[in-house]
Order: sequence, then C-alpha cells, then structure tokens
Amino acid sequence: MQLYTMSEAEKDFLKSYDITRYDRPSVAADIAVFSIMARGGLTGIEQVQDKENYRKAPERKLKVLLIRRATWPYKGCWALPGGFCRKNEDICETARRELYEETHVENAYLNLCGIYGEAGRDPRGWIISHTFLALLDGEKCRLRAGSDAWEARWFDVSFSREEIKKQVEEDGALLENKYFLTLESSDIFATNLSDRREEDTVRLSTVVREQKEFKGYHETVQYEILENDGLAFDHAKIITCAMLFLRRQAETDGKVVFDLMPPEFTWAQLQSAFEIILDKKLLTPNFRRRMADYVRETGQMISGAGHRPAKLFQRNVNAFYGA
Amino acid sequence: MQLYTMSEAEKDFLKSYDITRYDRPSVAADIAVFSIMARGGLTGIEQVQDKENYRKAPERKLKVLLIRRATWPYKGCWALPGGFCRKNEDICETARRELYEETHVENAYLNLCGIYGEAGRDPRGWIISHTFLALLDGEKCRLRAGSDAWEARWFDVSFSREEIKKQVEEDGALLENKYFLTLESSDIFATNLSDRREEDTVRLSTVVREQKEFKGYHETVQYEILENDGLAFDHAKIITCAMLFLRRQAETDGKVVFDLMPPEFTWAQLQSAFEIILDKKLLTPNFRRRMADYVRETGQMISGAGHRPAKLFQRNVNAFYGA
DNA sequence: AAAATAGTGTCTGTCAGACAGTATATC
DNA sequence: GATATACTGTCTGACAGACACTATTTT
Repeated sequence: MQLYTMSEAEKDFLKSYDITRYDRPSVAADIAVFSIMARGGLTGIEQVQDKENYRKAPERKLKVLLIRRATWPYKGCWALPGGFCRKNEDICETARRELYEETHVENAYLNLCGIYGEAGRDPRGWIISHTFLALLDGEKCRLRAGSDAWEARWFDVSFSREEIKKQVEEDGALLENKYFLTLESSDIFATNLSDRREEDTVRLSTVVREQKEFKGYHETVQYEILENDGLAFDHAKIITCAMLFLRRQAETDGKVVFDLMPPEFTWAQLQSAFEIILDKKLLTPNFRRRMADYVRETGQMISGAGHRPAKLFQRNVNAFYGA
Repeated sequence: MQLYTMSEAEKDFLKSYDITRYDRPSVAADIAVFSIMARGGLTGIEQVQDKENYRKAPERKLKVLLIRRATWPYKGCWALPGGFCRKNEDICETARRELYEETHVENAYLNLCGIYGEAGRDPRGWIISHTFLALLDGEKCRLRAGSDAWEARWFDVSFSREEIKKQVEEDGALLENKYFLTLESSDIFATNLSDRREEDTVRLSTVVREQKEFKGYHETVQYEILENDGLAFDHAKIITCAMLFLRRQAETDGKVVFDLMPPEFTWAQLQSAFEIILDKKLLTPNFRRRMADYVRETGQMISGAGHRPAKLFQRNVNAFYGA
C-alpha cells in the first residue's frame, strides 16, 4: 500500500484552513420507525379473548412512531423521532442512537431512505435531514419520550393512492399521484406530561403529490405536501416517501418484512404482514411456496384459538444470505 | 389544509436561536460518473478501420471520470469530481451543478448511492460526502477540468472480487470479500496544465474489504480500504461501492443501462453494455427477449463492417414507465 | 355439527436458460 | 468461400397465479 504522506506545505495549508469561513448546514437524522401490532400492542400470538368473536384473529396494523414536540419550532406538533448529528459521529450512528433513545431497541433494521435539504424546510435555518427507515418487532420495544418530547406514540397507518394525471407522449411522460396518509393514535404511549388530556385519540391526515417525469429516458420524481394537519416540518412528505420505500422493499426483497416479526410466528402472521404493507391480499399457497426457504419449523404450535392450531415458525437464517 | 401559524413566543425563540452554537459539518457531493466508450472515445458505431482486424468490433470499456486535484489536501492525487453544497441548494442540485461543470452534460442519470461521514475521512475537518452515481453517453460529453483540478480524465475500470471468508453459523454469518479496483487512464482528457507530462498513462489500483455480518436476521455491511495507490480521500471505497451499486441496479432494473447508450444503438452494443457492467457473458436470444419491450426499430442499419449489418434501435420510451 | 382457520395438491401460462440453426454483409 | 457478426426458433424446467381440496381445533 502506497501511503499518502503530507508535505510541510500541505500541513501549513491545513493549519490555516478555516472551515468555519464557509456556509455549513446542520445535519440531522430522522427516523420513520414502523412496526406491526395488534390492538393493545399484542403481536397476535396471544389471542384476544373476546366473547363475541372468540374465533376471529385480532386485527394487526401497521404503526409508525411519532413524538410530540416539546420545543419550538412546531411545539406541540407530532414529528418523527430524530436529532442532530454530533461531531465524530457517522449519520448512521446518529440514527441508531436516536432509535435507541426512543425505543430501547438496539438491533433493528435501519436503512437510509431519503435526504431532505430544501431551503426553508426548517425555520431554524439550513438543516439537512437524513431519513432512515427502521423496522422492529413492536413487542420488543419500550417506548420512551425523549427530552425534547412530551410523549411518544404509535400511530395506525392508513395509506392510499389516487392517480391524478397520466400524460404519455412520444418522447416522455408525466405521471402524477396523490398519496393520502392518515395517522391515528392508539392508546399505547410514553409520556412526559403530568396533565394527560382526556381525549387521547389523535388523528393526523396529510396529502402528498408525487410528480414523476420521464424525459431523456430517465425519471425524476418530486414530492410536494398539499395538505398537512398536525405534522411538523416536512415530515408528512418524509413519512409518505418512507412508506413507499418500505413497500418497494417488501415487493422486491421480502426479507425486510421479517424484521417486523417476533422471533416465532405463524404463516398467517407473516402473510398478514406482507398484506398490510403491500395493501393487497395474497394467495396463501403461492405465498408459502415463495417464502418456504426463509422459515423453519420450531415444532411448537399455537393453541387456544377456536380452530385448527397453527405451527410456529422461526427465520431460517441461512436463507438470508447471498444477496 | 390546516396551516401552521407561529406564535409570538415561537418567533422570539427563533430570533434568539443561534444555529452556529452547534457543531456543524461541511456537506459535499462527490460524483462517480460512468460511461461506456470504445478506445479513442468512439461509442462503437463508427468502426475502427484497422487493416489487420477490420472485422472485429472495437472493444468497449467501462470508464469512470476522475480529476487530478490542484489544491491541498491530496494535491496531485486523483479524485472524484465534486464540491461543497451551497446555502439554499439541495444536495442533488450540488451534484447536478458539479456534473455539468465537469462534463457539460445536463440531463444525465444521477442518483444518490451512498453517504460517507466517518470522522477523519478528510484532513480539513468534518466533511460529509454524499455520493452520486451518474451515467452518461460518453459521446455527448465534453470534459473540462474544473478550477480546482489540473486535468480531468476517463479511466478504464477493471473490477474483480475475491471471497476471503464465509463463516456460516446457526444464528448468523460473517462474509468477507475483497474488491480489486484498477483504474487506467486512456488518452482522453482535459487539462489545465501547460507542462503536459511525457508519460500519459496513469494506473491506480485499490483493494477494498467488504464485511457483511448477518445477525438478528438483517445484515450490516462495512467497507474498509486495504490498499490505495493514488486516489484521494476515501474515494477508493466510494468508487468500489458505486460500482457495486451500479451492478445491482443493472441486475434488478436494467433500465439504468440505457443511460450509458447513445440515442441509437444496436442489440450488440446494448448487450455488451450489460456484459461489461455485470462482468459476465449473456446469451443473445434470451437477452433480446428480456429487453425487447425497451427498444424500438429505427429502420436504419449499420454498414461498413465486415459482416451482416445490424439494425439500429432507439429506446421505446413507453416501456420505461410503470415502476 | 358449525365455525373458523390451517395446510396441501395440481393445473396453467409465462418466462428464463440453453442451444441449434439460418442470414447477410465484406474481403 | 471464408470470416465474422446478425438474427430466429424451440425445447426445457422453474415458478407464479388461480383454485379446489383436506385437516383440525373449539364451542
């Protein structure tokens, strides 16, 4: 290896180099933490013993974690957990640190899924946000509101799309979609507030427009917030994009979905996780065939439900390599 | 739409908020610009009239654009083109601006492919680099060495992998690879130097180790430079990762490869572009079947080669939508 | 037995891999 | 005709989509 050695001239240059002369942004990491939970935070293994409907499996929902900001700007608004990158810290470490502070989860799936640096996105000044997608087993997680938050809560995610333009020409095309994102708080939360409000249902809804332009044979995509009710900064856009990122990941490389599962799970739970993310029904035999290599029988079974008991599976680690 | 309105207290807070109290990094964009060209910068349509080998198609190679740094640090070393993000500029705009300055190309494929913010990666201080992958038709491009560079050149890319560890256990695995990257300058370049050297062949070679760890059912990947001869900063790592990113893109979504092609091309040229990137031979009938929808006949043909003439195709824009 | 979910078998069409074969330009 | 590349047809096996079917628990 040829080492790079500094000349005296270079050392002098560096000594007089003043990085603070230049405009610099603040750099932050925001995290879209998703999990799948049944009402009440159950993952679905424990059946809800509802007399009226003892046979029905509990409904499992996709959740995203939001905190209620205790400081300006957007004090009192809901936002993604996140924080500033510290010196000598990699931006991924920032994300991992913030994730731990908020959830006490150490080894979750965590992946960069976007960068937002538009001028004016934060009233405090020039702040570039690196957005991470985190996936975790909701059961493993103990929520904690950070020092800059009043509370932290899981929100049920409803997500839908509406095509509003499809203009195809000889040499290009323009596609426009509207994404409707509705977040509704459940009763699971951690709070720093002593004066808990009576009404504990929070409902946030946003509309984000996607403009895909095909020109010169590659696409450019832009997102713009059309409506936003209660979400801080440009987080409506960030959550929408994270949701699209998650969906694309689940379509192409189903492996990520396992990060939302508990260590042991049934086929039905795994399939429902896919169905929730992709927002469509899958055919059971085909789904099991496709995923067969990724799971391994544990020998254990579920019991207590009003029907044939299901086998419990775990991940087959060996199948997760090779890509 | 519920607009967010600022209270007086919030306005006061923002007035007294001093962003400069906090540690902030400089933010830069570096661009790995790839193209495919035949020796001498031909794209392959014009046949090299070599008497000895008049029938042979000219060899087409994958190239990456490097500049020779005219300023410290790493003065005289080769580096990716790039520059600092300016205030009120999105990081993507930075990349596009730098790409234009260096190549005069305006509408190229440009996509974020990595972030490097490790402490100590730049002797000037805390500098976070956002790396972009750019793909362009080498013919369209007029190289220009920027103000901070002595020259800009295309380098032939040789890239190979060696597996050095594969340790698979019940609950996880550790995979290690070595990537050998060799860059060799061709004679195409733009220079700001008056004293051109006699010897104009430059050869840079680097070795980067990849450590993939599978634990808790998701992978973490780390890259480390083992050997580096002549490349500035951590650009050996960045180019290696960009190369892997390009390869993965070409495997999954072959569309990106079209960005390396001229407006009109033959099947053979398109196939060779894939083969160069993936570093493996493809079977012609299968390849054409898979790509059939993406191309459209122009009615024109190549002539002058010592064999049956090939049809010229262009992109079928309509096939590039829907994903 | 009824309800509800668990789990399996199989037909079909599509598509990728492999290979054999035909076509047409220049020298 | 030799050479080199262009282009096409078809067999095969893998696999995804669709659907019909059997199995087993609790009340």
